[in-house]
Amino acid sequence: MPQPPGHGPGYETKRWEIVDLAAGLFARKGYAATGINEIGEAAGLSKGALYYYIGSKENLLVEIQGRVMLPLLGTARRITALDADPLLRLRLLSESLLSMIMRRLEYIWVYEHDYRQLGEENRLRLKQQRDEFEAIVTGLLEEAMELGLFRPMDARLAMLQFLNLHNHTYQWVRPGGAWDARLLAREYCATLFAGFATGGTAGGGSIGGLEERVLAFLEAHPELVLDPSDDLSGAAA
Amino acid sequence: MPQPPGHGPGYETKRWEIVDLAAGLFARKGYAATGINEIGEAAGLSKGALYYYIGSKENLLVEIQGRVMLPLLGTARRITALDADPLLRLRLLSESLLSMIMRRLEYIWVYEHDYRQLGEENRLRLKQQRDEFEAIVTGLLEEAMELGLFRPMDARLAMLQFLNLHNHTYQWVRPGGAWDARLLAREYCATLFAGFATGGTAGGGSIGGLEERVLAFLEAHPELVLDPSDDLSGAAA
Amino acid sequence: MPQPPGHGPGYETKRWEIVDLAAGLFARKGYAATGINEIGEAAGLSKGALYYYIGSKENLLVEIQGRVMLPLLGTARRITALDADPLLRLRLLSESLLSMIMRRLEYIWVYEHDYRQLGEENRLRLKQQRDEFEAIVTGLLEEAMELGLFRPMDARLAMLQFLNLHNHTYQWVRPGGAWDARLLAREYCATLFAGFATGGTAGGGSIGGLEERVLAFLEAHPELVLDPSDDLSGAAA
Amino acid sequence: MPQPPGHGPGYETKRWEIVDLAAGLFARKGYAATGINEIGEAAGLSKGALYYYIGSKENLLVEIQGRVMLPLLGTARRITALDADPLLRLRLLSESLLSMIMRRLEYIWVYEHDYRQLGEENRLRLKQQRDEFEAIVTGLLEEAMELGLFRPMDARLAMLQFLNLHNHTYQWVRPGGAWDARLLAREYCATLFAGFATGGTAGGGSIGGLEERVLAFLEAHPELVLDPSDDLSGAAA
DNA sequence: AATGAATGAGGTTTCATTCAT
DNA sequence: GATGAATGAAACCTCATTCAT
Repeated sequence: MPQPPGHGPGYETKRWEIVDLAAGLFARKGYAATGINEIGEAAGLSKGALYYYIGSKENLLVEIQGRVMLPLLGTARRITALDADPLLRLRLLSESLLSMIMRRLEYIWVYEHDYRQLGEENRLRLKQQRDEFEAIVTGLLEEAMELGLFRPMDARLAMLQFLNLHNHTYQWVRPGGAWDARLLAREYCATLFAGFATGGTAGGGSIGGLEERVLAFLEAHPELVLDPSDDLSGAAA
Repeated sequence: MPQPPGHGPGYETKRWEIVDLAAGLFARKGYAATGINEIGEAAGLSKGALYYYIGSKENLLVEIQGRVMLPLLGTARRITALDADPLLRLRLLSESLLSMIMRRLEYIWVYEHDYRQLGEENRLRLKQQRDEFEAIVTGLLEEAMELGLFRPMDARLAMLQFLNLHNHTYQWVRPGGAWDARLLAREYCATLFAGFATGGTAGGGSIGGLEERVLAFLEAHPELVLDPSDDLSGAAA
Repeated sequence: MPQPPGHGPGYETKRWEIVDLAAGLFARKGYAATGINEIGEAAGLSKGALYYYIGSKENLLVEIQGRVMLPLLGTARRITALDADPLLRLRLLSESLLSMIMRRLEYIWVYEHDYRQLGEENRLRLKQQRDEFEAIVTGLLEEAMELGLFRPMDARLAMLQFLNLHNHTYQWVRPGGAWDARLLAREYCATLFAGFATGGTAGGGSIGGLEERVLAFLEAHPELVLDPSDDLSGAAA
Repeated sequence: MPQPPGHGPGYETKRWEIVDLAAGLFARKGYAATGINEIGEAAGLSKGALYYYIGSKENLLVEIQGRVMLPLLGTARRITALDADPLLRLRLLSESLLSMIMRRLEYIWVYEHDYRQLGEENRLRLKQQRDEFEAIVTGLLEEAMELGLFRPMDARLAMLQFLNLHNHTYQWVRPGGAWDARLLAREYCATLFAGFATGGTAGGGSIGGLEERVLAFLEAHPELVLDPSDDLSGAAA
């Protein structure tokens, strides 16, 4: 803990405000491109006073990451421990995650974007927490497979699909817009659960034979995907 | 009359190498956190010589963005113009996109991460190209709905799901690992196509009644998602 | 509530010293040829501390221009408003201008030499102030003509003669030398007032017929002024 | 001479063009603020080729100074040697000088502005030439005094008035405007010759008693010229 | 609890010049 | 005669951080 001992009563409040403010600035311009000066100006504090509260620039980043990761992990732990079927729990996790994304969008921007700017120690700790979160999701998906609610599949890949779908949302979502966390959770889970339940690659149904047609098509038109022998210089041409 | 001064034959080659190198550094550390010095050292060039090739740091960013966006857009245009059913074209687009992500992962990192560091003009141009790409995806999804291959749904939300699933992949994928672009495209499309074809929110099937149970559950355990009245200060407690 | 961050009491004093110092360096070497490093060394400040005071190099130039132009314009306004005949006011203006030149010679060097290095905005503002100064001089000269103290003449050309005579003085004057501002003002005004009162081009008196003789002479010896058809290459020969 | 031996026939021509071009650029932006790159671009030459012709940046400056000073001095020598009265010769010198200013305005800008950027050796040589020019003017003025055409006065101060009036003209004159060299020479000489002939400080005539009134006025209103005890900090107030 | 001042390293970019080809 | 490429120093400026008061 960087702060010296013996802070007054307003210390934590002010510190909180500054972190909040920094989250907004970091979200907009990126951590590395935001100066301590800007934060000080936004907070109406001289640099000396600012450092009294924050200790260092990286501390701000650490704090922001924590304010995303800790509640997220806490909720995930609580949800996974519920006595309910895995689909319900995944659906609750989905809403919880999207709710965090929409309610703390600026924190999420920083969390998703700038975690690589953390020092080694902090980065490792964050990584462990992320791993735990991923493990929780994976566990729920495996439960659903074991119950036959989902077809057998690579659980890790399923987890990554789940997280891709949710975690990229911050890039375009507008809190206060037409779509709230509940709606998005409903839609995402509808897609995923149906997708994970039926079909699959071998699948029949309406998309039967799709993969065979893809192969045939690509054999005829290899230029439709990037040529694997492309040395990248083709882009300029 | 002598030809006006310009650049020699090796210029573009060297320039290419430098951009490639910069993409790697930017991907690892972020654009703003990467210094011109590092690029120069990596390229074995003095700062002066480096600027002879790059003009400015932002030029590097622009070039990187272009080397992602332009081939991507070109392929998307060619695919959407194909005489094939929309599912096949979406599947081809998926593989093409994932192929780009895997083959130019460092470029993609920069493309996804640092587009906001572009100057206004360049950022606008890039935005238009991204919009066109999104419009192509949306169009294919709408075709599939009209043919009854997908249930009726918000096409824009469907497009965003499609792109979330694909575009977040760069965060964890390892080229040369067990999963190649084709496999991922197959899995992603399997999920999406099945999800978009059946069920949906109102849905029956195996997840019938899920939403009702969610509501009941959340009423009993409101702490399972972030409390909407949370002023964020709860996270620290 | 603490006062918002700002500058301490010694700030303006130090800033003043730095500007003064910069004026000396700019005067000696020219604005563009003087580096920020030199100023920092002269001031005994690191570059960071220097910028704490100056903001930018151009700010120094702006400040220097202002410290010449503003008092000059203020004095000119006060003088022109006096209830006294125009010759007296011109004579006062002359001494005031020369006094400024001699007492702030280094500022004047920069003012006369480097105003073109100002950014567009600052250059325009300065231009307006210079125009006002010129208008004041022109007005006084016109008053003198209307009173019959000066012969009728092009007032603008008279103003330019007045200013040529004064403003070029900085190039050779040595403060502390034999000539002070009062002496120079007396001499310049004696020359100008007598010159503007009598004679003129058509003139009789001692220089009667001079122009006719000039024409005759130049017809006989056209090489005495630069040949108008000279393509400049003759100088090298 | 910086150029290596054995140049082709076009060498001098091209060199001439480049110097001319550089004079234009230097005049507009100042010597120090103009880059070699700009000159190369303007000339359509690569930097290597440019250096083949110019040797160094300072060489350009030396050349420009020479193209002003040498013809000026040559003409002045020829004029002063004429068998004609000193007023006529001064009048011819005036027109010759103004003709140079108007016909080579860009050279004059550089000549007047940037002579201090010359290296020591070149600056000294130029100084000697300027001194000779001043001596010629001083000599003519002394002749006029001896003949009784001018009142007795400080010849050096008279010379400086003559040169102030002429040499500052480049700051505002527009070649091709309403005033040509002849007109300006006529006006300047009319002013100077009348001013130098009559009156003077002790003078009677129309401005009798002016200096006494000035002294009285300044005693009553000392703020009308810069306060000699002004420590410069008054300007900010 | 907070301030203004200072630091020193580093940021991106431009400079005049050289030289092998 | 002329080129493109390279250099290394220097340009102006901003950085995160510290500290006496």
